[in-house]
Amino acid sequence: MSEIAKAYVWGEVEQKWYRFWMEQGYFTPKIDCDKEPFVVIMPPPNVTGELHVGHALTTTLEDIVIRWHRMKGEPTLWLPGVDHAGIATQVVVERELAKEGTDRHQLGREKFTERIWQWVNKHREAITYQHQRLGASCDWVRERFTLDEGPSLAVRTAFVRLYDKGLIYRGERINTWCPRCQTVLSDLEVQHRDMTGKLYYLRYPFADGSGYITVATTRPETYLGDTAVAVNPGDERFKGVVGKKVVLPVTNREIPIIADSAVDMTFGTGALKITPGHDPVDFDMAERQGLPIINILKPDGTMNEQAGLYAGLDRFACREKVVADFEKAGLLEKIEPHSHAVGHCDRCQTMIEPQVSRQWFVKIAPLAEPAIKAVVDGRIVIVPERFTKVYLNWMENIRDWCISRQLWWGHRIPVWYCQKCGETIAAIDEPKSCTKCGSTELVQDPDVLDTWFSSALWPHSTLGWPEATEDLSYFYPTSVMVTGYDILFFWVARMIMMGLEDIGDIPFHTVFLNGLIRDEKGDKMSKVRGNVINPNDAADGYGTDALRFALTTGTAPGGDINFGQHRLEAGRHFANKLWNSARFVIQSIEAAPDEDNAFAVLKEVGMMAKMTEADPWQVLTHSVAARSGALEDRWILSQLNRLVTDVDRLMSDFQFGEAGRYIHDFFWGDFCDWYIEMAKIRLSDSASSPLPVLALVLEAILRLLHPFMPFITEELWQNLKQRLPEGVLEFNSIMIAPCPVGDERILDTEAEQVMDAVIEVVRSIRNARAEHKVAVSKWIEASVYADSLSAALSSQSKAIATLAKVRPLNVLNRSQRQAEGEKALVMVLKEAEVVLPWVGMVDVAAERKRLEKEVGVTQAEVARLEQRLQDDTFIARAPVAVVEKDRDRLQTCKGKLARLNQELAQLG
RNA sequence: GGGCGGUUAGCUCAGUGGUUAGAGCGCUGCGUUGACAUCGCAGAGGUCACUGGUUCAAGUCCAGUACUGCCCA
Repeated sequence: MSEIAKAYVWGEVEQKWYRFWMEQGYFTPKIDCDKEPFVVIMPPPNVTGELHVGHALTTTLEDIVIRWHRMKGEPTLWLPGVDHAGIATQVVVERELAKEGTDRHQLGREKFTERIWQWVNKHREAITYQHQRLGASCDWVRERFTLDEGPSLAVRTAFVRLYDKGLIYRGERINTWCPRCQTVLSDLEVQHRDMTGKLYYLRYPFADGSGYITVATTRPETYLGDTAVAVNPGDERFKGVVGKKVVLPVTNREIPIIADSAVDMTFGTGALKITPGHDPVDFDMAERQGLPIINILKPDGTMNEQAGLYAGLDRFACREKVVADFEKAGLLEKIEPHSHAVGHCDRCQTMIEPQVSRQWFVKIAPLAEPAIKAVVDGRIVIVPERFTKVYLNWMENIRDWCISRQLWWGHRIPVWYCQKCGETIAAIDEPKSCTKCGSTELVQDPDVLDTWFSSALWPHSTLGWPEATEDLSYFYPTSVMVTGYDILFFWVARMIMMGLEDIGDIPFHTVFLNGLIRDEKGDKMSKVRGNVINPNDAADGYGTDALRFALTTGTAPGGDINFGQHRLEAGRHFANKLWNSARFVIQSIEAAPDEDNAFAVLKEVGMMAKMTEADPWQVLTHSVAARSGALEDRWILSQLNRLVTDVDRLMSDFQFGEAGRYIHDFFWGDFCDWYIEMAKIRLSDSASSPLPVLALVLEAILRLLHPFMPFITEELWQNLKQRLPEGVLEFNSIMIAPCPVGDERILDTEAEQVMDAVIEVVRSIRNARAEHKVAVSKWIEASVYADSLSAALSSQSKAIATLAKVRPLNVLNRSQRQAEGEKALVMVLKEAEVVLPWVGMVDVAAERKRLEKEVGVTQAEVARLEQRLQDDTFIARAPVAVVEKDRDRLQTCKGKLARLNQELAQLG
């Protein structure tokens, strides 16, 4: 057997085990109709580029929940996939083309699409590699791409079904238009940013030459599309002008002044220019008032022929020109600074343009209703709970969903128009002839669907819908959807709606939302800021397990995480600590002779575990208790039992951050700092070997930690397994070993109490040594006096002596205490007094001060407890256990106080 | 304007109504004899934003205030 390296080197280890797991087929579930499966569908990352650290977080959380359930013996499916990401991918490839001095129009639709496929194939590979590096235990056999035949069929089927039900319609509406992407966007794809702009006050002359009316606008160039000026009917200032006409300068078009109660009298002058073609509020008003609509823009954001003299100008250049012309004509009253929210394209950050066009929409209210109900009645649970309100708030105010996009990359809308009779035909498969007139002159709608339309079907389309597949019937509804809260509306809400619509059942039982990854200062990560962390680099520099640990441990569900070097370092340190503790255990096993009693114990435990299908450490717990084993054995097994119970509860509640922290604290604080240190004493002296406990507690820790840190735990577990007698660890891999289960009945509170006292004694001595600058190498004399615990403490004198570096050490009953010379340092603890006879070193005044301070603290404590315990309502209403606890504490404190006073008196 | 959060150690954050509120990092002192200096031991550091309420008991529940972040319009 090979030597264990002195420090954890992750590179090879990670590759080796991932390959092993793949070869063994552990990622692919076995369908077992007697068992309830556990299913997670991966949110498909965009093919636009590499995974960022936010993906790494979601992936890690999914892998944690998946590995945990797999270890619980459930048929576990994690289905991976990738999203074609219509607009985002098109933008990225267009940027590439721009660098080459060309664009998609020069290339043509077919060549451009080919070009995107090249990009896709390259990046899918990179994304798969990244997932594998992260340790993702997903079922690659079932991997899906949104443009695959299956999901594409699902898209066409869903579309046609909605169309046939009248839930998809085509309509002329005002939408948000991105002049750079040259497509319409949905409301969700528009980012509103507060900007400081200007408010221009423009004078529109009356047609009858009797003066002018002043309107205020942030967008003067849109006056070219004005079809009215509106005032509030209750506005006294404009009583006489309603019904008059104004003449628009330059174009000389006449438009009416109308009254509409929607006009906000406090904005600007109270008179509003109405541009129905380029403003949603104005559009609504135009519909009410029957005003004409004028479109003044071309798709690329330049002015069209409606702009007359300004035609061909870019919209921003046009604005300057218009303002200059108004000024020249004496029609510009003033300009004020003005702050307002301006919409930008989510993908390319270009300022969007509200514009009227004919698009496809989903009539959403009928779909939203059951989706609201599913969450309200608890069939779907959102974690953390606070997002439930966010979801409902959005769903209850939902607006129709614009699903057509003027892009070349995506699912083509399955609609054909008859060139002869004008019939519109929605069909899953391309129709050969018009269903109405029989003509073969059919032309497919050139547009594609919003990417989120296909994403909305993802939980069922990946499982085979619309076919009635075995996967669909077994794995749907899925268990948990893990994703970032930033796509709650974009994706989660729509999946719920479409799942219910297509399947008639919810897509998942739980939505587990995670937060955003920020940099160490709490700023959003972005390429522009240059503060992004690439998961590959993090895995290279710190190891995947360290990265996963850093991303998940000590974080709260749904909370943003400030992430960076420091967290990664902490993760690496933890991995290394784990490595070295295991190294110690393994070296200890190797150093033991084969005929060692420890091996006999382990063999027996292995056999018992197999017979009873119990965890080895639990079998050991019973046998240690039966043999009234060493204090630290009983203690660590009892603590482990607590840990296992806590971790199970926390994991069930999706509190992975807390669960990780609990394991961390137990491992580092209890196991390494105390158990291993005490075990070392027994290793050198072989009366009763700590090896079985050492090995099996470590083994349990590894299994608890496996969902968080899959690679290092597998490596160490396999190393441990090899060195234990055959049959103790039965499984071929930690990832298919069962996860530990706790049993409250086997807690050992007595061992915990004694061990607490041992720790307190050791700490008090170490503290005194450090305070008084006693060299670490120097042995000092000490006496410990206790009452009920004196026998138990006495049995631990070797441990106390070693850990506190005291010699000789006397552990005696309090009754045996004799008045020593006044030159002793006395520490009064919960259950014991520790006496350090330091002749000539004790500063009596300082000691007095120290003891008095402690008397003060203890007195306050006693007073508080007494007051509480004299309160009848407390006694009556608090749980019995709490009252009991406080009574015990009062007893302890009173005893301690008495002993403190006694010591103080003795000090003279 | 509407909604949802946050305010806890120097920094970044955990914290399940019930002892004296924790971690990581940072800081101070000491320490390399065989698991680990990617470490160990010891220590300093807190009015849990503020005000009021509910409760036997509040960092934790409720209301208001201040500051702050995000989402929607």
